[in-house]
Amino acid sequence: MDYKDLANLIFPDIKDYTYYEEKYPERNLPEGAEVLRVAPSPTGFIHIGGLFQGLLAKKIADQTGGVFFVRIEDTDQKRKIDNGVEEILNAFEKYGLSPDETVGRGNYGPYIQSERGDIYKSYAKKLISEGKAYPCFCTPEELEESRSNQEKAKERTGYYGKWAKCRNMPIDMAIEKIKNGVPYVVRFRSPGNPERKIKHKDVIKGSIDFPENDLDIIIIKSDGLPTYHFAHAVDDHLMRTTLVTRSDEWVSSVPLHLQLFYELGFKIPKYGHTAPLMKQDGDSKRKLSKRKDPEAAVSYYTEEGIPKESVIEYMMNIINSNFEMWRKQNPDKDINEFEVDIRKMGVSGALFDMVKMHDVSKNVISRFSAEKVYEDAKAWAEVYDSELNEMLENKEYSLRILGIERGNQKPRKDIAKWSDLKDIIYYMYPEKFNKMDKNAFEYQKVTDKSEIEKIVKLYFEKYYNENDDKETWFNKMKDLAGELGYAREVKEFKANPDGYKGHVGDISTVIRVTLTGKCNTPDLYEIIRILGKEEILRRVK
RNA sequence: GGCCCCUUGGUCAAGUGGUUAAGACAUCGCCCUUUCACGGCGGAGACAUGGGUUCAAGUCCCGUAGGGGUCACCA
Repeated sequence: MDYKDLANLIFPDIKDYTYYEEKYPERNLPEGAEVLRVAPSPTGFIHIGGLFQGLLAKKIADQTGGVFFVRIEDTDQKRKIDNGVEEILNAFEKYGLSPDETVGRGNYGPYIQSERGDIYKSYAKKLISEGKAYPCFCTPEELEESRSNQEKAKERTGYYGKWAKCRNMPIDMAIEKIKNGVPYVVRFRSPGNPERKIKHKDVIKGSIDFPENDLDIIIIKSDGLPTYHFAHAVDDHLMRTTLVTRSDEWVSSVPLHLQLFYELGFKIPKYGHTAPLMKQDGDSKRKLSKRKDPEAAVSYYTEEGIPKESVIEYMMNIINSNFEMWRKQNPDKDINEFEVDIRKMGVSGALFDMVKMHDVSKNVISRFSAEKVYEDAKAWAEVYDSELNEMLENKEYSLRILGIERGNQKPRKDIAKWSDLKDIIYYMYPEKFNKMDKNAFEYQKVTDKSEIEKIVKLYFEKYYNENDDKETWFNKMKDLAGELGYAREVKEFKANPDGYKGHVGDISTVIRVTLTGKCNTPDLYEIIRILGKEEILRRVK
């Protein structure tokens, strides 16, 4: 009895690995092209970090003329949920990160790990027949016991060396146990020695030194599915990944992965480990947590109504901080024209800054056309805000509102997310204005009730004319100010503050607040035009 | 605890031995302005710490402190 017999017993009727090597040949790509992937798990929770990884991978693939694909890692059957795969794929599509290959398209599939069982078995069989892997019959209880013994003896924990009980089990005994139906897993027989150091060059982190791996990790679980480590090696080899980008929680497994690739006879890909997205928590930072932080979920941005363009734009800032400069110089260029340099990525975790996200979003939205603002806000409101949705029912009218001070050199930057919009445009809708509490209006400087009445009355009796152009309109505002003892120009007032009751700005604020209930609004002239004479007069009654 | 990594203003960050140590967000002041934004100008604010190496250290080396990651039949 030898390793071959053992391999055949464990994996009968499994194709030889050479079959897969031929089926998934090296990709025929131009020099310098990189093949990248993102490999999420369908747990029902889509982490913002997954999107971040996707953006990075797609950018590098696109700009090198390579391939970006999405592989579903669902070997943990316990955490898997029903629509998980669709949700992930939809999220990538929605954010413009459409993969070149994934479930349903591409020649290197299947792209779902649970459908690749035979492939993993084929390579596991290869390892067993070469004596590089072996069945392990240890029970969880035995492993636990071994672990506590290690702790007592102050030795490194794990399945290695003398602690690896099944590592040197005679083949005949193993065969016997299997034939008797004793449950087992398949372990990798690590040739490593931690006394030896290896030097690894990470594309993002630079040189890292670690001891060689000597852990006999499980490669095939008792349910027959591979563990992450083994699936990673087999899949990224067969899918011909050239650059493995992933979150840096994986760096500590690099020695293992390198060893696995080597022992399997695979060409080793490049690795780039990205710093995780962090969150300020009291005095310290920690990883964005899906349990504690709502903003860790992609769905949060959808619900808040932060446009997908804003999220992508913000994440580009984190990927390469010089993106910001580039954007300033090229406000209208497509994001694809920006060249990402993976080596410039930060090596330590960046705080995910919602304030900055909002700022980025304000800029992004300020570049949208009124039509685009309308469409996006409407789509959001249909799902999340029925009142806003109702307000936006009248498209033509809404478009006029959203078009105020938009499209010019210095567009307004007041909307960060669609959930802000209702408050910003509320007063423009007559039936909503009616609901506002007039007594709660804050008039800033001029607060005397009779003075306010006097200003409003005089304005509408003597000056207001709906056909005035903007210049005439504003000149009349100055006339009004003058007539009531306010300075016609702010400068005049500042030069002689005691000579006037106030200035034209104070007057126009009174009109503004009376008509809108707010002192911070866009251009008053535009507002008056849009509201129309009838509505305006109704409001001052 | 072992192993690995990291540390420049409140935050994100330029920086590859010689810089008055960029820029952005936030903050403050001024200007522009009929309000609020926008925009412009300016202010305050940083190389964790101790030793070395060097003519010269944010940058290289060592120690210390702090932070993060990882040590599963989860990925």
